[in-house]
Amino acid sequence: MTGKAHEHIPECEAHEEHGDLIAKGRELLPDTTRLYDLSDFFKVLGDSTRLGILFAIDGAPMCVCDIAATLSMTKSAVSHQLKVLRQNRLVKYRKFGKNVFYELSDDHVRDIIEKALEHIEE
Amino acid sequence: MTGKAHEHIPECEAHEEHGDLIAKGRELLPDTTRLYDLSDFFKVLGDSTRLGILFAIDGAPMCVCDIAATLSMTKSAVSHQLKVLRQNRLVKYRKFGKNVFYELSDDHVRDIIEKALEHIEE
DNA sequence: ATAACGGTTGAACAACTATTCAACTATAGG
DNA sequence: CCTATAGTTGAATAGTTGTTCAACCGTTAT
Repeated sequence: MTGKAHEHIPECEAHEEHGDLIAKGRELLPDTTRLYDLSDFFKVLGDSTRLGILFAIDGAPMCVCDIAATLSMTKSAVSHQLKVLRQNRLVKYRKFGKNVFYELSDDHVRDIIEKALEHIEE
Repeated sequence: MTGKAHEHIPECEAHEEHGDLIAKGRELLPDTTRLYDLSDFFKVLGDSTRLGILFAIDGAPMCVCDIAATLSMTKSAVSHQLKVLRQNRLVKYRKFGKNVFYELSDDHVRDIIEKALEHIEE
């Protein structure tokens, strides 16, 4: 978390001369599994359709049909993306008769999206 | 930001009966451009190599060669991903002689990644 | 100059991903 | 029972993306 400015010109040649820098960099890396989990999480959010779904159901639970209408997409396309969101625990659902209502499963996600939005708007 | 539980069973048929729900959902949607910007931002973070780079240079600026060594990847592969990070303003760089040193350009991003990590670890 | 190293780049290829289409399940109503 | 609607699913297709490979540029040192 330092991020301090650097002063002088290290050499790169052969890497033996500053293996400690590399060792330090490696320490900062999360273990492989966690790194993949993290990138998978961002991957799920990295699709405008899925984000659209999350925004749409933010106010109140919605059925697939209405989500599709809201986003002007086919039910099938929406259902496929809902599956991804389900598998990654970003939404939960309840059945009422013929309808399936989806809603956000977590406030955490809302926070992250909002922080990212702030970042986008500079 | 409400996310309240819902009580009764609305009908979906023809959508005219609850066009207001759809209208409401549409209001929550950011405009298309912003939605795409947001998903693009998450897309950049949705790759373990790029995340690895960000973690590696979190402590101190690093040259391409050392980032590559840290991640056990080729310079080329790293450079390609650095380009993506550059284009999306997630890193900035300075040249010193033959070396190019990359560092995080923004604390905002650190926060988002950290929040996401918390979320991952439940 | 020329060689060596750090870094970038474009093309090519493989792997992945999102939407469409058609078939299917399940629930509700006549 | 039969039909219509809500939703899911698998296969197919088109588009995107990440790594490799080879060639290239710039700087440093001999």
